[in-house]
Amino acid sequence: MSSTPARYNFRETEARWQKVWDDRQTFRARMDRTRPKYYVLEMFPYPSGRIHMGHVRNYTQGDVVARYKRARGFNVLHPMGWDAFGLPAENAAMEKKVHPRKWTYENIATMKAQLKSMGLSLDWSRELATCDPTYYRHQQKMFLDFWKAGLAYRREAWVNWDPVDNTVLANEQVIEGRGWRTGAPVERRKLTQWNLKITTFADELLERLNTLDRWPEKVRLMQANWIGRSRGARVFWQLTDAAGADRGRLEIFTTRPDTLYGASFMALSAEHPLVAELAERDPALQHFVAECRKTGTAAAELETAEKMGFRLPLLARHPLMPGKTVPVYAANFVLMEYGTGAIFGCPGHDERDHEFATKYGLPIIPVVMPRDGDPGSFSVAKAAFVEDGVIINSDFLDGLPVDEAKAAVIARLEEMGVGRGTIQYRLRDWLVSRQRYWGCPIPAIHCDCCGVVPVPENDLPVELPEDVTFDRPGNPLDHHPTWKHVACPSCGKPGRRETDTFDTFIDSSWYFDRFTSPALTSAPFDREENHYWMPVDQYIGGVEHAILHLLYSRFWTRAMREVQMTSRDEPFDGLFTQGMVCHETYRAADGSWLTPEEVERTAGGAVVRLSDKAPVAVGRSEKMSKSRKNVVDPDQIIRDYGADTARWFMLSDSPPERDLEWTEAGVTGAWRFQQRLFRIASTAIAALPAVGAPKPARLADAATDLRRAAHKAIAGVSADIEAFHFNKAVARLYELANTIDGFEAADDGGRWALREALEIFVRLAGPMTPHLAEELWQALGHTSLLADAPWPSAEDALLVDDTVTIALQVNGKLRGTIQMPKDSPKEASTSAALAHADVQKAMAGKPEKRVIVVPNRLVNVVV
RNA sequence: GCCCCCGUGGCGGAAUUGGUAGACGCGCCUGACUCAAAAUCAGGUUUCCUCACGGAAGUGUUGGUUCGAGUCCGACCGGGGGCACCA
Repeated sequence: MSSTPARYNFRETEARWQKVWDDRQTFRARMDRTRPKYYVLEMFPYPSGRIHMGHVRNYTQGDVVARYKRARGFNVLHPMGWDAFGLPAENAAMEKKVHPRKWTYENIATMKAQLKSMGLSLDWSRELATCDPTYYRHQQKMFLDFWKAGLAYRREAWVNWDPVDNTVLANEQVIEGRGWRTGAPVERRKLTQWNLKITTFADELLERLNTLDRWPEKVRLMQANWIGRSRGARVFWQLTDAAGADRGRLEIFTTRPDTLYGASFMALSAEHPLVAELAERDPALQHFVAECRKTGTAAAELETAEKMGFRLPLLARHPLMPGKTVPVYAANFVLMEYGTGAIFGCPGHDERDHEFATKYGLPIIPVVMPRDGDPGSFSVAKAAFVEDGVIINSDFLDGLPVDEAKAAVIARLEEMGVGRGTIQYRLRDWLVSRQRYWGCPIPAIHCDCCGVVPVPENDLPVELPEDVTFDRPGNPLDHHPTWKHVACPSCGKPGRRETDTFDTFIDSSWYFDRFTSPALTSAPFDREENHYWMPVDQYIGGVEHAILHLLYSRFWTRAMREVQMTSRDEPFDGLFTQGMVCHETYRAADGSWLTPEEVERTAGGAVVRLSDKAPVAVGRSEKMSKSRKNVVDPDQIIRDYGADTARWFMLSDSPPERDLEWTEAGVTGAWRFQQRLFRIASTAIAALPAVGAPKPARLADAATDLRRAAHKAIAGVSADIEAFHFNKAVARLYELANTIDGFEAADDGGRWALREALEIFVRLAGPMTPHLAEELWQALGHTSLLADAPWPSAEDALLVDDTVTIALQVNGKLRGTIQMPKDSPKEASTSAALAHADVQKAMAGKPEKRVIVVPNRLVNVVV
């Protein structure tokens, strides 16, 4: 007989178990009030065509949690769907002449098959696609409710226009002055657009971050910075013209009211209404405003852009200094979108104001001085002093520290009726109009008589027309011959449909709620089911959504609360952001990128092109991307090595939150372990006692040691999974496998302990390599599914050792170790340490000054 | 510029939160099996000195706190991320 057991046939095995789980509807979630629920969700994918390694990592992590929680007795909801609206579908329509719907659904079919081959414990019965009218009709209804509640409004404003995608973008979608998808510098355009009032919740969104203790600190910090709360004051300045005639009052915002006495000019945004008014009769000012607009918002331009001002024919009266006036400018560095679009300039204590004042020869008056500064020599002529200090040259504020001065001056301003303390947020309302076809239609109708009218609820959903063309730039909905023509629901006269569609981030702002009752037609979700399943207990996805998707979802949940759809505040109880999947990059001599399949490593370690053996430059490991061609196709890995190998590799070595380096060696290592495991188990199984055989009365020491290792693994792996330390859980499984492999079952007790250890191993490995584990579970003689088996529980008595190793130190340096019974008295370990030869040698005859004993850990002798 | 995170063997990374640094894996070295290779198995693998026993140094650099520091504190160097004319 051959001593080599059959090789593990992962292809046949993985397909077989996937079918069993499918047929038995093992992962179908049903509401069950008798059990605690657990909602595991990974960020749903955009159906771009094929899944990539980032998906594999994300969904593997989620699946470990889902399968683990399931084994621990939770009623787990683990659904999957498709973020199916978006521009790539329209680009495909233009390039490949295929309808966005067809392209999208074909991609969904491909990617679904790929996900299924991973063996994920998903409830596919809840699958949804956001481009389905049965999904977006509820979104339109919610929008109408928000509109009614004053949370949605139209406003004309300067917006970010992406010239490549031909659409406006939200503030959050502009990164360093460029469109988040296209990378094209955004342009400024004045348009009337739909907005959602996220600013209503600015304070709550900020405050409640503190309660999200299962969110990464980093994400909370990013959101807090994005919301950007500043305390300050609004201050009113009376304006006069050169002749002294009253020209109304100017309101400015400042975070430094304590420096009011250092004011030397006022600056208004070029987009400020007052500037526009003055420009009507001033061609030079018109020219200046046009120049400012041209500078754009691109970060690179802003950095180099010089401060520019235009002296307006106005003077501003200082609210606290009778008789004092300062000149008023229009300036290119003042943002209309923040505060009131106007500031007072205090060059002594603001770097920008300093630069401006220096350029235009305005006075620079110091009003804050370092605590230990010398009033005689302190100067801000060269640079603004922006740190904390004491107030000078400021009347009643003199001598006060900055903090107290702020409070004092605000109190005075309020008393005089010329200002008030306020809180200002950086957060802007969410601009949701997009001039695109492949998105959810905004359910509104424009009427010349009635203005903008909501689509009646009975007429929902407003569906996208199928017959559209993509042969010219702009919005296909706008070009459609008939779609937009519709009677005004209010007066019956001819009206026009809104042809803008929603930002697709709306689609993803509530899909997790929809998963709780995906088939319901009368409402977005059933209250009871939603209340049972929500919030998401564990959400997993990329950190790139730290602000966008996660902030919008937090807003949407609050908006739903405002219209009494839910009483919840937060959608995601726990959040985990996984790292990216990276790979080395390869470049040929001509600079072109090569895929990992196009290169090979020679025996000497050099990397050459496969086709012609030409040398290849190996670049640093970067996120897998099509543009650098450093991608590895998950399908191919699953075909060559199996889903379990791909999953195991994704979980080993790299901490889940950090970037993972995909290497061929790592994959083959993971694959070898699958084979080894199969061999270890298959070899042992024949000699094992039957399933459920009683524990023999006596066990040899070796058997007890094996049991200890197995039960410690239970405790360790459980804790590791709970803490998202999958790499450590994998390491513990390796250790247990090594222990099991080295164990010789000498008697019945040994064979019993070996069965126990193998069963524990298989159950612990189940969430990570579910197919192999299921196969071995069956091979061990079980007739029910491992997927339905409970998590093993550790016997406490086996988690502690009878003897412990104690480190012996002399003056903090390790000189030896001894074995002691656990919990030995201090005196015993002290005398054992002092008697130790190496300790005595290191003490060199000197008497001990002090002995520090850490029970069960170490003894440190100080001489 | 401001804010945040991270620097541990050849590599990915462990280290019960102040108590034996380098678990586990990859790679490499030696040996077994083989005509040979692959696969597999056994052993070794931080560096330096030593035939060995053993010793010394060692967690980016540097200073400090402590009986004891990868872990805490200060300064610096390097890498990554977020925000950026937000008054």
